[in-house]
Amino acid sequence: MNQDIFIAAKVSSAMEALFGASAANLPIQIQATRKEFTGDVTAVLFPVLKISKLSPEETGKKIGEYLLQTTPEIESYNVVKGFLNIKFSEDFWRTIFKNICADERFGFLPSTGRNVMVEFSSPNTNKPLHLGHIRNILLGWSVSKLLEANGHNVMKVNLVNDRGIHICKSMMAWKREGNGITPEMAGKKGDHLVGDFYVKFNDLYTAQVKEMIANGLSEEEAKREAPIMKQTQQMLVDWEKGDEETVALWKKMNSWVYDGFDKTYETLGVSFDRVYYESQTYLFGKSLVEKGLQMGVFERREDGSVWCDLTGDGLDSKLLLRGDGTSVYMTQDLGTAQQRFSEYNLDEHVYVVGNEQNYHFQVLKLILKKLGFDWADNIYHLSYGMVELPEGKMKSREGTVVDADDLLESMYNTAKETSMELGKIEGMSEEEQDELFRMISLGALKYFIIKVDPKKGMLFNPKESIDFNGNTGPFIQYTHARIKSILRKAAQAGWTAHIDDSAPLNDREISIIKAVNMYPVKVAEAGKAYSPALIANYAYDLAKEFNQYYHDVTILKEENNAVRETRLALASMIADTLTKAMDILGIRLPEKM
RNA sequence: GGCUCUGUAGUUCAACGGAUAGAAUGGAAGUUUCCUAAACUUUAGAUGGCGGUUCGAUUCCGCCCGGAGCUACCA
Repeated sequence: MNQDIFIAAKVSSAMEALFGASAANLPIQIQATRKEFTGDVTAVLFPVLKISKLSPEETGKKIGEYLLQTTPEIESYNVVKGFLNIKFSEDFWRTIFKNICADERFGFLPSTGRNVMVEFSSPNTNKPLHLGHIRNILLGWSVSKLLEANGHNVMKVNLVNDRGIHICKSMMAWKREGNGITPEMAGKKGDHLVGDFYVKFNDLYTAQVKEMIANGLSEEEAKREAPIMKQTQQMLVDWEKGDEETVALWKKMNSWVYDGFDKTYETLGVSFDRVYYESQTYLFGKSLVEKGLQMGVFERREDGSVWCDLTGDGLDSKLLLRGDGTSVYMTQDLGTAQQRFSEYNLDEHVYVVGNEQNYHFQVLKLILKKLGFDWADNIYHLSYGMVELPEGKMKSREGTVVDADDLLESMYNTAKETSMELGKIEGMSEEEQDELFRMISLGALKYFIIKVDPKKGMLFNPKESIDFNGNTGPFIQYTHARIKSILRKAAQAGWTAHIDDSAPLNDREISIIKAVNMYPVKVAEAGKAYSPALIANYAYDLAKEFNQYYHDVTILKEENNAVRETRLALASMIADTLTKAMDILGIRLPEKM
């Protein structure tokens, strides 16, 4: 039983009994009581003054008195300004405490039966992943976990952009300058090798353009007519025709990239239920163009191109089929959406894509609606802000990107150095140490990224390495490790975690029970907002609360058996809740650190 | 120009329209005979500007100022 919901119902019936209000739609507002006042929950009285027709003080007193008389769980109340603060009895909290500990599935909401697909990562195959991709991947993963905790059936998918001019550029450069080199020969991850050739292509191209300009062409002409660009465009045409040699090279270089991506995904601890490839879906949606034309929502122009007029919706016209009959990205996305909704009987489809594509998704939904697909309303674009460096946006071409693998490695090294400095690894085997460094470095990175509201842009300063102290992942991991340490020692002494009715609960303990009891509400809230950041902030607050408690009281040295075992139960409950919350963020918590 | 997002301590982040705007970090000062000091305690420090709606606005609305992105027969 959640305290807010409980008291909302009580206040509601008090309103009914005292003021003859009808129970439905009463404007009852409940919030946690602020620390500086006495009480557990607070009813905001302003909204109900119209019904009570009394002053805030009078209204509060009447409701408070009524509740005190009729609700045994309530111990006292006070009214400050327009706020009715209510304090529950110790027994009320003890019962909640017991219920939480007895509930294995605490924090997992009941199944909704809804099928939700979450698409994230969706990389191009011409270069390695960078920090921007990491934000996408971590968000996608944690939102998936969050939606699962909200009771949905979640399917995680990745749509790999494996075809197009970008990969042809890498292929062209490799053909010209690669001398048959492979990732094994180069001793580097395949995605990095392919990325090197993408950069190489740009060097070659730029040099050609420069030369042509020197020979008297305009910049525009030079860019268009550069031989290497022409050859690369021809390569794409060859690929589409299925030219054997081109396809073989394409397959080879893509497979290198996939090997590289897989390693990064594995390090990050993410996986997908299904991977789609654009080479297999890029022709989707053409049939929808026919449908749109028949319905009269699309129009064919003289040159044969097909458009959807969105000017009536405040947007421009959108091209769906080129004059030569080939389709564009939007066409494919329309087809893919339709295909997925029908194949998996989806109730919802979440796309984790950067906010630079807000317009695209606006158009996508609009066109689907025009085509008569009501499920278009069940598409949710989880639009997140860009990761910026102090100098501004990351740009692959200018080399101002923070490479994902480099970052993970440097985080690992920092975790290692810090752990050794603090003397935390005594008695640990090599494997245990490696496991711990991975856990901590990933915990720091993931928390750093996920704690920020997804829709906001965020700043990453490579010069100031990601913190391990304060409001960080390792802080929460450390809190967990401390609790586990206590529990281990208790177990050695033969003590169990057990809530004893004779053990009094102090304010801090009640405050912790209160916080833990809010966890399911937070999960629901965060799910509704598609915001794992809310879970991150919650977990931090809870960990902080425990650290303060830990500082104030002793657990193992407590002589009263009932009190000690109750405190052990409290600590254990916090560890469990932190574990669940951090699992949503994809962060694992160590037993020791 | 149009559309979307955004502006909070020196810095990085919080705050269903609610009480005296919270943390962290950095600055200053402390805590270890005691369950892990990656912790804890004290301290100074912020809502870009002007209006509006409201009992109450960081939050909603309008205008101004400042950022970011989109507005391709690219993906």
